[in-house]
Amino acid sequence: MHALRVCRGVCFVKTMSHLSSSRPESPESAAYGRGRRSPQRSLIAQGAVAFDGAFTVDELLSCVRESDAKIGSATVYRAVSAMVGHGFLEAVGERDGHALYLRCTDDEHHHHLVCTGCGTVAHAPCPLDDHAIEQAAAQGFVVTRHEVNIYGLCAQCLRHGDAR
Amino acid sequence: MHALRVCRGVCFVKTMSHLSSSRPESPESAAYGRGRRSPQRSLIAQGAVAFDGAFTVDELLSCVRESDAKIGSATVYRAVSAMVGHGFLEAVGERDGHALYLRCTDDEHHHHLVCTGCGTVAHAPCPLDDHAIEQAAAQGFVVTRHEVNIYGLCAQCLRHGDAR
DNA sequence: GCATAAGTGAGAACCGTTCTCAGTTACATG
DNA sequence: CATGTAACTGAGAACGGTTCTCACTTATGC
Ligand SMILES: [Zn+2]
Ligand SMILES: [Zn+2]
Ligand SMILES: [Zn+2]
Ligand SMILES: [Zn+2]
Repeated sequence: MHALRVCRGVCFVKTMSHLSSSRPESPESAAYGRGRRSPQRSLIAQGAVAFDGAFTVDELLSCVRESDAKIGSATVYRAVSAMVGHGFLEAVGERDGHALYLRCTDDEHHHHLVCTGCGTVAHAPCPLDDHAIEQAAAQGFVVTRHEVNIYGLCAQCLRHGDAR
Repeated sequence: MHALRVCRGVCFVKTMSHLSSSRPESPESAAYGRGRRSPQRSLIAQGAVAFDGAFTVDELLSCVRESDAKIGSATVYRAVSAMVGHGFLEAVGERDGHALYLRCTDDEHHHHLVCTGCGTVAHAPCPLDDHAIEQAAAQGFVVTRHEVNIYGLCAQCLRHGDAR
């Protein structure tokens, strides 16, 4: 199980060298803002961008441990929290009790459709349009927060029958 | 804190007697289907309908313990799972790490806007219309599951400043 | 340099939820 | 009614993802 995800982890090394050779500037400033830079956080940020879809902290951890076997899980949890705080990562629901995160470079507000087979992600428009907000207001509510998590299977996982 | 929720718990006793006097038939058949009836599950089901909005397992537990002080938390967890399995209850997100449940008698598919101050609930239409499904299909996806949880503040909590 | 505050890693702690297990009980069946 | 059996209960242990603690290290500004 998790074959496809592990495969993406392996690709990570290739993606890393690709990044460091052709794009010397790391994504850390966007990831951590004015926070301090450490080798661990560099690896973690580069690992996050190497995933082309949603990932769990565990998956990111094993990904990063290919480069630094000694890195602690608490460090990854802290880095992920920091990156979510800086808007570099986004939480996109959970899978089997593990929170899912995602690097999405699209600035405008939208939601995500996550493939539960491989983590591939598609964009989905936000359902909370003016009409919905007005409808809530008509019932006396002010909307403060919303979660829209859609799960499905991508074309590839449908073909391979990796349904979960 | 939690004043309003505790208040709803106190009202539960009144609601219980009201139910048992004017409506002798309990909601158990809808709650547990063909499962066995026990005094504990009767209390739990009646407690669930006594809440007029979203509640956590903890809240339901203390509610039920007013009638049966010895009831175990595992019993309530099991009863809630059974009721969700029978469609009697619905999960509507979480608050502070506690899962929220809701008794909603409206049969057609929709979602809920939960007041984070007091648990009061408003209905919200499902955003996953034909267009959204088609849009997903155009990207090769088949949607299998979706969560739409909207949080806000009801008119009463807005007045009292119970924002969280 | 130096001070200081942030980051790290190991492991413990947390905490909502689930599991285990022995005892109890609802209920179908005859 | 008696009886068998499978569901239910309650206490407490276990689970597992995440957070915290603490001693240590290190990036960074002055
Ligand atoms: Zn897929
Ligand atoms: Zn939205
Ligand atoms: Zn309210
Ligand atoms: Zn829906």
